[in-house]
Amino acid sequence: MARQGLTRADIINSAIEMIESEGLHSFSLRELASRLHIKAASLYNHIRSSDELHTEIGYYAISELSKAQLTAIAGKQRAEAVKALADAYYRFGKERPEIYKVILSLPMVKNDAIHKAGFDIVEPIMIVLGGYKLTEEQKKHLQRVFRSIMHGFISQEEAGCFKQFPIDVEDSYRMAVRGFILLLENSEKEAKA
Amino acid sequence: MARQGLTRADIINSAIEMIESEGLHSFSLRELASRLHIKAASLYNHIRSSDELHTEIGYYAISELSKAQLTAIAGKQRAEAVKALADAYYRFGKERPEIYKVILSLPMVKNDAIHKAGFDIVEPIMIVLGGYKLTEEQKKHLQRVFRSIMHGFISQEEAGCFKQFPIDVEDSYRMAVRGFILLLENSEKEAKA
DNA sequence: TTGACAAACTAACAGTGTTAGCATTATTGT
DNA sequence: ACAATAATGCTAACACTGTTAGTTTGTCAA
Repeated sequence: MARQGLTRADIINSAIEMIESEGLHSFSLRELASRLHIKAASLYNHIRSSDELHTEIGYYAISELSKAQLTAIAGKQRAEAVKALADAYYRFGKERPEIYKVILSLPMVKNDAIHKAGFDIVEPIMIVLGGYKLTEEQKKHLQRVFRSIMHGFISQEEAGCFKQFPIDVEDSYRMAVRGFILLLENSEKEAKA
Repeated sequence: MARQGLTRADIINSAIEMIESEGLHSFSLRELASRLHIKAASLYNHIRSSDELHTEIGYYAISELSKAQLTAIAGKQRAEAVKALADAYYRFGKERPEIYKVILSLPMVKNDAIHKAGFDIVEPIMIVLGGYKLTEEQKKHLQRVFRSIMHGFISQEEAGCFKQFPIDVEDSYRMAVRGFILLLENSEKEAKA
């Protein structure tokens, strides 16, 4: 029964909805198929494998995150912009944890993934760093540092690794961002010297 | 045939070996059982579930990491100690990536896990922070920041997320650590005021 | 209208964790 | 030393997972 006008995009969208509502760990092709009123095997007319679908969802997630960041930093400069960038990142991780997890598990090993998603990941940060007087090399390093801080913080909080002490998590978060801003300013001085 | 003196510890050790050599993703109870010359179902005489085994391995990994850190910081102070701590962390993640992944996937949601592993995770960092003149509250926040930086950096490098630019990864790493040290010194000044 | 392609189907395979029920071995108490 | 008990193994099975092959069916173009 070649019936529904079921497109590849429909399948990806449906998978995203499912992951967001039911959680990434309990996602399966058979349930996805069932939700689309289809048998699991039929999915293979639209996708090559589970991994490919997974990767596609990862691209979606990254572009969503990137968009949120670009919106957040619009019209802002330097420390203001850094904070806005970090906030957008933090909120995304908190509000859409299951989708965020998909980004993490996206294996960037293939050159494919790096080229397709790499730019979106890096772009907003590089724009913000553009407001600081830094060498290109410094910017590339600092972008890695920023992403490490943000990703590390979000995933540890998500995993429950901050529950040893009953102190405010957002306070810790603000301290982390302040640390990065300090590093930025310090790097600027070094660039001059 | 109740034959081998097969203990729970043997099973865990065997699982750890397997994960380190074959990788976490290709680990299965049936292969583990086969390596122990046992059927998969027999494993359930020693462990309650796959999850429980997983958690147990997580505890092992955390204690290993903690030991490495304690050794590394012995006799060192302040910035020296921070660098040694970070280096031990970084090396562990790089040299034993599969075991490190187990830590990440350890869900700390249960109070059980927090109490059993939480102390080991936090202890070495708190010792190092003890060399700085900080309030207890500051230390607790800064410990979170440190772990975020380290974890974020390691897992992004491991996932291949740093391949956009062909610049040295260890240079970025050193910059991240320098950033944390800056934050420490800055926090000290704030504590005085 | 017919031919071709796309999209669905069924059936099956190999793999996963897990449980139930049974057999054997080892340990322990008398 | 012997019987009772607990521990440790087994087989068979269940309910899942992703995935492939081969077949049918609907749709659109020549």
